[in-house]
Amino acid sequence: MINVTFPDGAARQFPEGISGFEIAKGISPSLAKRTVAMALDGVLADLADPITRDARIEFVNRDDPRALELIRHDAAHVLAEAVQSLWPETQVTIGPVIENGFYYDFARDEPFSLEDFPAIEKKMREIIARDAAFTKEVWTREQAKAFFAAKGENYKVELIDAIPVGDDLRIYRQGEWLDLCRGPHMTSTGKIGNAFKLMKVAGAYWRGDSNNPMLTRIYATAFAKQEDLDLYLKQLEEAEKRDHRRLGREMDLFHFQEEGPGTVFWHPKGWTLFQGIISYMRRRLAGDYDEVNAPQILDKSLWETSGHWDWYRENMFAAQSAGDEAEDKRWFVLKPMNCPGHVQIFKHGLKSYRDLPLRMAEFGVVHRYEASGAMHGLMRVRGFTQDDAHVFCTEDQLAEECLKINDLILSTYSDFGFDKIVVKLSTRPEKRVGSDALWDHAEAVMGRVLKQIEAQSGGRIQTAVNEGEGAFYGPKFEYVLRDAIGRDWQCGTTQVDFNLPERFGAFYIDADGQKKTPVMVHRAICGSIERFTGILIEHFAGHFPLWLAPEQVKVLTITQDGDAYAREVAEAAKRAGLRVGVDLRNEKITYKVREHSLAKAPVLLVVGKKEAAERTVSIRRLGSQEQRSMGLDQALAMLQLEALPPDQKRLRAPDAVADGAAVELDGKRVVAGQL
RNA sequence: GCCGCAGUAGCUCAGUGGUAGAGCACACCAUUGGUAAUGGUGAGGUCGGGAGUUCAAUCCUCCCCUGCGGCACCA
Repeated sequence: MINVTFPDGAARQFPEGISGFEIAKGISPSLAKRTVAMALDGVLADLADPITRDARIEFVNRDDPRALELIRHDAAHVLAEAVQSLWPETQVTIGPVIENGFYYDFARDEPFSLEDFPAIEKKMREIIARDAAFTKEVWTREQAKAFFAAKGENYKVELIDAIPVGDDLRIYRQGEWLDLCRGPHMTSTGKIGNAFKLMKVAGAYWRGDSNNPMLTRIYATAFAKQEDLDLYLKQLEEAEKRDHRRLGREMDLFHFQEEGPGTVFWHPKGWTLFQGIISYMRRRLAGDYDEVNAPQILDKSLWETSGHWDWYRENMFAAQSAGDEAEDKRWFVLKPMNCPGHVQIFKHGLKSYRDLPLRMAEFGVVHRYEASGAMHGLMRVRGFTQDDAHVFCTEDQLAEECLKINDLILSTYSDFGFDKIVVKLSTRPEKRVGSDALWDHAEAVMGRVLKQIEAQSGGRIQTAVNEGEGAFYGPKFEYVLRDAIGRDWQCGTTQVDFNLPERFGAFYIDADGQKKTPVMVHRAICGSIERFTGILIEHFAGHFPLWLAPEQVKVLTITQDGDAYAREVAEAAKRAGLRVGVDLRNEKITYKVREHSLAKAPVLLVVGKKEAAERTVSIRRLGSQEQRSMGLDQALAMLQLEALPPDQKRLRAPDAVADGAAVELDGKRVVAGQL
């Protein structure tokens, strides 16, 4: 007999091997009917599984959050059956649950297209309506291999070969169809319900390896209820409205064109935003870092020395004199990184241990030849600006420098409105330079730093370790921030480099008069400013806090009678340091309000006869219908204060805690994600 | 780079084997209005580029470029 404990704390004895289904049925037939799976000591299992030990049991129904994964997983099986029944020559491979849905990879000469979706969905509904039970069988390796080999399912055979010897091979049947699967599953296909949708087709390499054949992947999603599915689809639409490429066009921030694949044409407003970010970073560096600027193109030999020519040649641009008769036909490399240049600056003149730590920053423009399929708006470009810096220090200073960088990164993110941060330590990759002893040492230091980061944050910062994900030249921290709609972006990075100082022969004179190789730390906070701008656009949905908004104030006239006063207001706003535009066009005020609201102007100052007579302005904030009348000087003083970047606000009111996540709207503080 | 899809006016999109259309934006005219679209007129396109099929190609075929969705990559 075994002891089974129920969620209410009651315990009962049952014969060993009794199934969850039998227990549920014993309690009530309706419980058995609505239960799709069980959890034993918190672990999901098939309801039909025999229970062979004392356990805490929970009956999971469709509405249980844990059932969502089962619904999706079961739907993946049904998708595979549907596809194979429509196109029997198709081989099935894998079909995992992913965030927000699931996919299934198929091998077929002709890839699926969106036109196939209605037929597949129809077939899936048929299979679900049949409501065949999911039943589990355990097969031997030979039996399974023979079965799938006979069906021509070569990928499944490969999968079986990859399963560790000794593990059970589980087969799940759903009526006529079956699949190799780890499980668990719900009791029958009918439990999936009809709140599912095929989303898109895509190519994907078998086992994620680009040397392998490409399969055709069908992405889909499923929910317990239709309302949930509808909500999800709605969220996708909302996310699309934030797309920085769309907002970049609508807000006239930047554009791309064919002649410059992966390179940005920044328009005045976009460049103002971009430069606003750089100005902020410059202020944050002042005092601690020296800003430098290294050449854009340097002789190929320097990149051979740095190792880039060997490691990344495929991804670099090179330039040469265009003149056929030029006396110098050397190849110059368009810099893909700033570090070799910075090492040259470090090496210029003897350095003493007293000069360390030496922190060298550059807003350097780098070019990398990204694969054509990799480009994506501002997020992945071929020419971009890094907020890059290199810290030259001693071994002893390494931990402290990492922590100092950490403080700078976290406070910067907070100023930009990001508060959910994950810090990941990436350790030695297979392909690397430097002795194991060096790696041991650096990883130990960084491991300690990581623990301290977590401890310092009081639980706000999550940490993780990515084994084997380090750069070839050293371990690194990666800073991942979460935006207003829950997407994660890796931006900042702190990387220890064992390679470069030695390759270039950089050294300093230590206290004992001996030459020593400095430790070099690469670090970036925003990473690519282009990409960071894109992230900010999407995070704020174009609805920037005042300090970032390219045009902060727009003065609108009601009739031409207000023109003179409007110009006066704009002049005064400009003197107050605000970025201001005037709209004197002969258009109705409703027209102007609509247009500038769509363009996401944060503050509209409407002026007419009344305002001109009283020296006031009528203020309308983006996202609000309300208007507030205020004296001109008072209004400008208020806006001037609000427009102060967070770092300068701190200087003015040292006690005030910066809260970059909040945006002021009509005097109310609003979290960016709720805009 | 790989798989699939797409490219028509500044933007969003319709369309046809007989060299093109709408709305918005733009220009001009009238209108001078109190917080999300005033009316009229006009201008604007070698239909991504090249080659082929055809009497005739924006439309069909092939190649290339660029973009989009994924995959792979991301120093």
